[in-house]
Amino acid sequence: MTDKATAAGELTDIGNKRYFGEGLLRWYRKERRDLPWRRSRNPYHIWVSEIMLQQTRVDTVIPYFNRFVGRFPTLRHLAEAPEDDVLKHWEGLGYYSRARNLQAAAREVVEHYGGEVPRGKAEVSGLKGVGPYTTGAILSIAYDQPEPAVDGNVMRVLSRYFCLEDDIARPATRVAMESLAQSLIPEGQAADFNQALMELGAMVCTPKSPSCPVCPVGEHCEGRLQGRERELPVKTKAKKARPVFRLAALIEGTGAYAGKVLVRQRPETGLLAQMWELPHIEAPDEEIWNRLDEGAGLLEAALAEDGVRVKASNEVVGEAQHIFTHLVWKIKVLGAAALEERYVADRTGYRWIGPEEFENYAWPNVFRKLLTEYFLLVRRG
DNA sequence: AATTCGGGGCC
DNA sequence: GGCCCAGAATT
Repeated sequence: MTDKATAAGELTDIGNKRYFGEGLLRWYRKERRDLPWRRSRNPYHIWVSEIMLQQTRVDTVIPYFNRFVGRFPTLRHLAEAPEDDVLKHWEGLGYYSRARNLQAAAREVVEHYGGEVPRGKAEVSGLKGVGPYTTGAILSIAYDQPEPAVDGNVMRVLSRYFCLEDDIARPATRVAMESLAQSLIPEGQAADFNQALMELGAMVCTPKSPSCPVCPVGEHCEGRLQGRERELPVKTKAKKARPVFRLAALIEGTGAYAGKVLVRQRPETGLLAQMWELPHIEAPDEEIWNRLDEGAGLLEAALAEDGVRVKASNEVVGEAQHIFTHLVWKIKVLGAAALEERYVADRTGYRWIGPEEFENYAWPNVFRKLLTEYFLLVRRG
């Protein structure tokens, strides 16, 4: 190995590769965390865990995983469950298309593979929500096939160990890393090796301050030897989230609907797909968002388009902010009254709900918070 | 190759 | 505030 950074595709140092795999495996077998999805080789459990773990930390996933496999113990249970039930078990976990795709894929497996997670690479990678990483993870962890499973942890570890300066934000880099990672898998030990690589990234070779002194492969880590572990991996920065200004309506029921609020379900696809929310609009810009009389008028007009006739006030009864990866919702909630209360779910996706129905629906955090506050307030009078 | 998809934990 | 996380789908 030269003292120059190497490109991921050009590594031929076989001796160093063997040292890496064996050292890592020894360490992993001693230090591996006891995680719920590591207690069996149930391919369905492995699969569910891998979907949940996409862009999501282990500590966050654990309670969701336990609840999910408790409620949907087998792939068939998941396939046959109501979609809203699946989404409810995903509430708060984020990236909700994962839940939708997971169930769709479970149904595919029942339909085409007799209810058993297939063993073929083409079959697995063809399932909805299963990309290159998850394909490798399922095949290696559940079936011990020598497929790479390259995630953010793995790219960080390999970038440092081999001192690679490839930008890990580029798809081409991931492809190169997959070849490298596959060449590192010790014969017959794909399951443990792939998990070891990720475990090292999560526990030792962490993003900010890696624990090189206790690293099982630190002696031959090129990045560390060159004192460059903190500069690696190279990654182009993400763009900043753009603000979006929104006006929501808190429409309180009266008479037979007293104590209830009018809510609606979001579309099947896209942002927060199929989740429930307060009816709201995007303000044309920040100025209009601040002019509440004008905002109330726009809100009324938009709801009227859905056949929902309300009178919106210019009184802000709640305010919230919701941060996504690529945008920030700034929400003002205006008080509103229904002019006609016979809105039904079947026709427009709108529905009156009270505190007793609240928990039967799946909410994005921001609306869960707003509605919880409201129902508490009402209960106190 | 870029953008769209959540939410939380850490600095 | 920014950064990262056991990424995938869409354009």
